[in-house]
Amino acid sequence: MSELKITGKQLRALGYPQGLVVRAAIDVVTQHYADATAEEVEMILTKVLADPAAYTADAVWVAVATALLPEEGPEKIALRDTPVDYAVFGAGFIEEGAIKQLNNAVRLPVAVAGALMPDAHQGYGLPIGGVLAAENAVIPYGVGVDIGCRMCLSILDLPVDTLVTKDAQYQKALKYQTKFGAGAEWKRNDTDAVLERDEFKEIQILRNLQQKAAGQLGTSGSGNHFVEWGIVSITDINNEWNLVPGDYVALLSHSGSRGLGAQVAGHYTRLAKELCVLPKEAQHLAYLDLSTEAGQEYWLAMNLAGDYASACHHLIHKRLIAEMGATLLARVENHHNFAWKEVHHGKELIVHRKGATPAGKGVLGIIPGSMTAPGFIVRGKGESTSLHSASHGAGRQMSRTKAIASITNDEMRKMLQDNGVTLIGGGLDEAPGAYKDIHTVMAAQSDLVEVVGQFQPKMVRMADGGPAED
DNA sequence: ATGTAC
Repeated sequence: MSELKITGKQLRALGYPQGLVVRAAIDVVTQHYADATAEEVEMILTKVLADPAAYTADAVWVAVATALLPEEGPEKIALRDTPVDYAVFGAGFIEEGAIKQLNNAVRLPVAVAGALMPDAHQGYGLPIGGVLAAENAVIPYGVGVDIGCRMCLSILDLPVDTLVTKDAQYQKALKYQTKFGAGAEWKRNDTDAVLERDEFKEIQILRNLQQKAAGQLGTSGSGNHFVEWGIVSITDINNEWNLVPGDYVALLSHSGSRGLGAQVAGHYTRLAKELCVLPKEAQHLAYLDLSTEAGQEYWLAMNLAGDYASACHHLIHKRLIAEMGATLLARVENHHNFAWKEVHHGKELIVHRKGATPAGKGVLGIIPGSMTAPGFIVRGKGESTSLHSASHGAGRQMSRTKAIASITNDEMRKMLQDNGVTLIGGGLDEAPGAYKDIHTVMAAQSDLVEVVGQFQPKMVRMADGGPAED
């Protein structure tokens, strides 16, 4: 990307106040003044600051001008006194903070319905494990930072005993056909139709991101993302693929839209906060009206990031499956950080699932456990009180910092050994003990999903917490 | 979650 034309310090030297306007101005300059000289940039910034009212109808400068005119800017939007009632699954073990966050969310004027999943924990804006249906509005932080973060499972024709007899080959595939770490990019030239999409040309924020997206195609990132080999046990004789119930080698991946989605999320969250001023306790739930240009843009960019996340998984699976010389028997895939247009209560609504698995009737999904606990292939029951949703995993019971402070390396090693799991990379913050018991979580959502099969991890690859690996 | 952009 082009170098930064303007810094916060320079903006303050020009007389810009502190706050959201600084970031908005940096965004505009980066996106629209890439070829301008420093003098030209300084001149336009000075003009906008001197007379922001003259720029509130300017497509490029509207966010900056609006932020400079607090009195003329959008009025503070009040939360409703009467919240929408919502269902909580697993109420006995969900932390207070998550419930408080959803209590705020269902008081938004655009809120129509909500639900809290049994893996819920406190997040930013909407809790992780939170579901919120809104009318004609989308909340960038209701989707989350990692837009389109998803699970993808491939069931293969390889004999299960090869996980032992060809252990080295499986491990080698994980090491050389995946790429982990913040900012990690491949030096190879894989491509995908998603990189040719018109949105990369038509939406300003995306223009500078196409190249980054191309480099990061087929990478996994960091945090709780993983790629793992394991054994799928199909238990449902009426499974969708006519697979004989029993054990199969399978590949499971968890990752999202990388830098592309992160930049989109950051940009539209800032824009939403400027256009939709809410009381402090709900400020991160700022929403974009889907009838506006900003709302439409976010919707398109979010969908592009979702398709990109899917393409990343497909490339990872294609490479690993080819390396093992396997044939694909079945695949399950689902987003769990996203917003969908769905009809509930006879009305088209925007359903935000931030760490929640779509579970409409007959809809398949994957709910992972931990690196040692099983994950589940599930089929939605279409329960209306959960807004056709289920948990997206076991959910954390310890923050990253708490896990690092209270779990020892020896404990984690023993846990992996006892469960016959090989870990490549990874850290204490992702230790199995940092997560809730998946069986408790599954029991709390038996009305939401039925189990088609389960997945037991055997070889797990994660980021090791350090810089990007080669 | 993200190459950490005041």
